[in-house]
Amino acid sequence: MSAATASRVLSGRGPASKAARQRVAAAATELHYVPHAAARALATRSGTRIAVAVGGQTPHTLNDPYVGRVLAATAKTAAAREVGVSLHWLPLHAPDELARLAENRGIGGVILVNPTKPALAAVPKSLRGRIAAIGIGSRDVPSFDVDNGTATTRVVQHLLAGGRRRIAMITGPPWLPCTHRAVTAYHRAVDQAGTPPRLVPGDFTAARGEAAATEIMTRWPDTDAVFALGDLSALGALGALRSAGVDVPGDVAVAGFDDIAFAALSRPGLTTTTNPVEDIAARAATAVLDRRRSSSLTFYPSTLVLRESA
Amino acid sequence: MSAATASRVLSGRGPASKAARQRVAAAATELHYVPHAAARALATRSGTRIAVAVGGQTPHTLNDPYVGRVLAATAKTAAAREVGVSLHWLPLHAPDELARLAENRGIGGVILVNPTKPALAAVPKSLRGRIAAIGIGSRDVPSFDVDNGTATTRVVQHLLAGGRRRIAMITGPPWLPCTHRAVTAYHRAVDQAGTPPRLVPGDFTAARGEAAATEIMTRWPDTDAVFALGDLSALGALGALRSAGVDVPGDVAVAGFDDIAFAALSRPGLTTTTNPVEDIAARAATAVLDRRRSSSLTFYPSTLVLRESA
DNA sequence: ATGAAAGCGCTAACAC
DNA sequence: GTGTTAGCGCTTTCAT
Repeated sequence: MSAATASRVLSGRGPASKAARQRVAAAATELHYVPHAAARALATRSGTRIAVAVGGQTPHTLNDPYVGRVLAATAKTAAAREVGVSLHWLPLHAPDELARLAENRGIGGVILVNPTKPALAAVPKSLRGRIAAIGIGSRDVPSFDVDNGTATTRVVQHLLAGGRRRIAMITGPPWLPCTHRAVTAYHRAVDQAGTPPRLVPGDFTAARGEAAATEIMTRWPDTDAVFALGDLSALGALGALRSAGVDVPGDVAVAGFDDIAFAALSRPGLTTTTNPVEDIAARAATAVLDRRRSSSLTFYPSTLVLRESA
Repeated sequence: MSAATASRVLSGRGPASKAARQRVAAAATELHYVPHAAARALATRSGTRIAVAVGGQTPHTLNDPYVGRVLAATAKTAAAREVGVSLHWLPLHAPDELARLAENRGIGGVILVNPTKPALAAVPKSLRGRIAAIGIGSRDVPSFDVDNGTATTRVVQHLLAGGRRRIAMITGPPWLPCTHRAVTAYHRAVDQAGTPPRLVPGDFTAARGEAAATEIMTRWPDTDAVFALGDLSALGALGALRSAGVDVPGDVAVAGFDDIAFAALSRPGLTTTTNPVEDIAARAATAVLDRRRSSSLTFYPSTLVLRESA
C-alpha cells in the first residue's frame, strides 16, 4: 500500500476503496498513528495554529476573564485536530495587525473577538474561508454571537413586570458594535412601555459600573432599576448603590449580563442572563478549522437567571 | 548567499561571519521575513505547539478561570516564538495521557498545571528538558509556583494581630500537593501562637466553601476567623456566614487566596493574597520554549491585600 | 566560514 | 482506485 493511499484515507479526501479504508484504519489504530501536524501543514500550507485576535483599546484587554473562556474553549476544540492556538491583541485603530496575521504562514485561521466595523473592513481577502467572528460579522466573516438583543428585551420586560418604571442602562463600550443591538432592544422595550430611556456608557469593568451607577442616581434620582451589559459592571453598580445607602432590590433593582461565577456569590445574588461563550467559541473554531465558506450569522440564545437583585 | 548560511544566522546556531550576519539581518527586515514554523518544526522535529496539561478529577477542571489565566499568559508568550498552545485534561489517576503527549510529535513541550506526585513520576524521559510545572516539580521537572507557604503565614499572622484566636482553615483539594505547603505553614503559625488548629478540606469551589463554613461553625461555634485557600471558597464561606446571621468581620474574619477580580467587589471586600499567575505562566513557558535543562524550583512572592473582611 | 545536497513526513498532480 | 513523483521551507551533515 502506498503512502498516497494512506494519506487519502486518513485525510478523507480523494477516492479510496472499502478494503483500503479498512486496512489503513486497522494499521493506524494498531500503531497508535498520530499524523504529524507540521508535515501536513507544510505540504498543504494550511498553518499549524489558529489565532485568537481580540479587539480592544489596550493590550490589557487580553487579561479579561472573558478572553480566557474563549481561549480555553478554542484550545480544547483545536487540540482535537492537532492544531494550536495563539493570542493576539487587535488595536482598535491599527487593523493592519490583521494583515500580518494573514501573511504569517503558521496561522491557519483567525477568530476575531469583539471586532469593529473597520477591523472587518480590513480583513484581507486571503483570510476568506478561514476566519470567523465572535461579535459582528460581514460578508466575508461568519458571525457567532450571543443574542443579546432578545436577552435585553427579556431583562427589561422582567423589570417592568416587577413594577419598575424608570429603568436605566449601563451599556458596553461605545466602540463595540454588539453593544448597539442591546441598546436598540432596550430603547424599543422602554418605548413600548412608555417609560423614559436613560443611557450611560460603560466599558464592562467594575470600576466603570460604580461610576456609572453614581452618575445615574445623580442625574435621575428616581431611577428604580439598573441594567448593565456585563456582570462586572452590574456588580460594580450594585456595590456603589449599597455604599450610597440605596436598598437593592428594594429601592433599585439591578440586573447584569453574562452570568459569571460571582453573580451567584454576590449578596444579593445578581439577576442576569447567560452567555454560552464556550459553546460559541467551539462553533467558531470548528467553522475556521473546517474552512467553511458560509457567510452565516448565528445567534446563540441567552437565558434569564433570576436571583435576588431584580 | 546560500540558504544554509541564512538558516545559521537566523537560528543563531553554527558559525557565521559579521558580514553574513548583517546581510541576512538586512534582508530579513526588508522582506518582512517570518520563518515558517511548520517547516522548521518538521526539520528539527521540535513540535509546533506547547501543551498545557491540567490535573484534575473531572474535565470540568478546564473551565476554571485559573486555567484561563494560565492559558492566556502561555499563549501570549508562545505566540512571540511562532508557537501555538493546546489544552489538555490530565486525569488524576490516568497519567498515561502524559505518554500520549510525549509521543505526539506536534507537541514541543508541556506545561503541567497542578500535577500530582504520580503524574510527575509518570513523566516520560523523552519529555526531559521540555517540560515545566506550575505546582510541585521533581528532579526532571522544574517547578514554578506561588509561595503559598509564606503567604499563609502572613495571613495567619495578620489574623492573630487583629486579635483572632480560633482560626479555621479551608484547604485546597487534598490530592493537590501545593495544598500541603499551605497547611504546614498554617499549622506552624497557629502552633506558635498557641491557638488550636481547625482544618476542613476544600476544593477551590464556592459551593464547597459554603458547606465548609457551615461545617466549621457547627463543629467549632466559637471560631473567630476563616482562611480559605482560594477566593472562590472564601467568598462562598463569606456568603454562608452572612446567611447564618454571622457578622463579617465583626464576629468572624474571612480571608482568601488568589485576589481574583471579585474579591474587590464583594461586600465586605475580601482580604486575600495575590497570585502572580500570568508572570509564573510566562516564565514556565519560556523555560519550556528555551529547552532549559535546569531542575529548578522557583517560588513567586504573594502579597497580602487588605480589605474589609479581615 | 560557506555552499551543496539530503531529508524531516506529509499531500497533490499526474499517470496508470 | 492506486502508485509514482515531486515538492512544501527549513535544518543539518559533509565537503570545500
